[in-house]
Amino acid sequence: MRVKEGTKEKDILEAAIKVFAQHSYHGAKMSKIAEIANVSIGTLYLYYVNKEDLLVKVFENLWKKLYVEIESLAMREDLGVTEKLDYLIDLFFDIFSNNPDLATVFVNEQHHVMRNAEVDVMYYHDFMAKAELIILEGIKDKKINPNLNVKVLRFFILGGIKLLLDIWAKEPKLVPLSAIRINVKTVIKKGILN
Amino acid sequence: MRVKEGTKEKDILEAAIKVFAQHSYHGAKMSKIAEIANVSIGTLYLYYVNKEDLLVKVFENLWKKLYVEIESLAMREDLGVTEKLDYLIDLFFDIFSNNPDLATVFVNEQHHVMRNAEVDVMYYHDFMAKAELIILEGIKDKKINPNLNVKVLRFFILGGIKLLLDIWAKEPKLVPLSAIRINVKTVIKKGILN
DNA sequence: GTTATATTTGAATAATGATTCATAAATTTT
DNA sequence: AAAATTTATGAATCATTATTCAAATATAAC
Repeated sequence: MRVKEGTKEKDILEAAIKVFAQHSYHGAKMSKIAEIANVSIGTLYLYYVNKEDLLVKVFENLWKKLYVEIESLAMREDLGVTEKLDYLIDLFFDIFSNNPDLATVFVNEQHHVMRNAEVDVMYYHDFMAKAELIILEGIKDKKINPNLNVKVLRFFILGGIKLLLDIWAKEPKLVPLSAIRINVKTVIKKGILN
Repeated sequence: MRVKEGTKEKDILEAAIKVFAQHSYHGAKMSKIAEIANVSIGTLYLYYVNKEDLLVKVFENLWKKLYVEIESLAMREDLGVTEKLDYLIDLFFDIFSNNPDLATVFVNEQHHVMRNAEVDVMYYHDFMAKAELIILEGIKDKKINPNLNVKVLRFFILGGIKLLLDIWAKEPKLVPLSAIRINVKTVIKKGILN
């Protein structure tokens, strides 16, 4: 039996990320994605049911990766809350550090996915729940200011990181990601830790 | 001479904000905006050159208002940096507090405007410049940690506030804006002030 | 109340681009 | 090497909506 050439599915998704990043979801043409992926338009539809599906798959992969990482992080008993927060921030910077296009899509298209897709935002919610747990643990251990609202905190941090990733992805040379990372850690630790 | 009925231009823009918020820019139909504004489709084009123009006008109004406010804030010599930061945060929360739809549009469509519009993002840049000045003033006065990068800081804070506004606008009852505001102030002040 | 002018209407137009599917090409089986 | 099966192609289809503009309506001027 003939076997589909191994890399087409991946090629298409990578092309989609590139085109979504450059033109945003609605400006992205399926013909352009096909061109970048070096396949015909019809082939896109052999691997993905439609344009929306392409975007959804990008987010599914991403949140799943993030969730797997945070899960093993949350479990580690050798780390204190301070270290866990540290690694949590690293998680985001690491996953995007060699893929600015992915960062752009992540920042600018999530609201589209959340609005329209019926599908798996499961990992997203699971990730958020774990993040909350880490913060709650910190409050219980009296390491984090207990007057801070956990939900507010997690969204504030995520929002700050997202916008910084977006700025960085547009012009990676302007401010190096390493500088951003250090500043973020400083503000967060001084801001929320006792 | 017949005079255009006074409120149509405003009615249309308010309807646009509502529809952009609910369906996002690309999902927003001109026919729906016309319906909400109680005018015909043709009338939209008497007051605005096209759909994009509607979105651009929303942002022009908004950033202009914000700029005017921050300008007079920056000038005040009776306030220290701590108070200025305080009022700066209030600025955002006040302007959106009775208009969640505007908050949604602000958060989710800015990247579309920045990407496509040739027009006045002038006030946006001016606003940012003023915000930077306030932070720099704080560093000079030894009130703000001088190791923090000014650009990183301003984007982090803006990003955090934006995501919180978005969450709040989706479900205003979930976390009251007043709680969000207090938490944000706490984190920022403890995080960046000496 | 008739004419002139400004404003409003919404059906018709026109452009765009996602998706389909009949056909072709590649690979495997016999 | 012919048949069978799977994978790939891209021109043609189809649906969607922003935008236009000839006609209608409202107001003002006389």
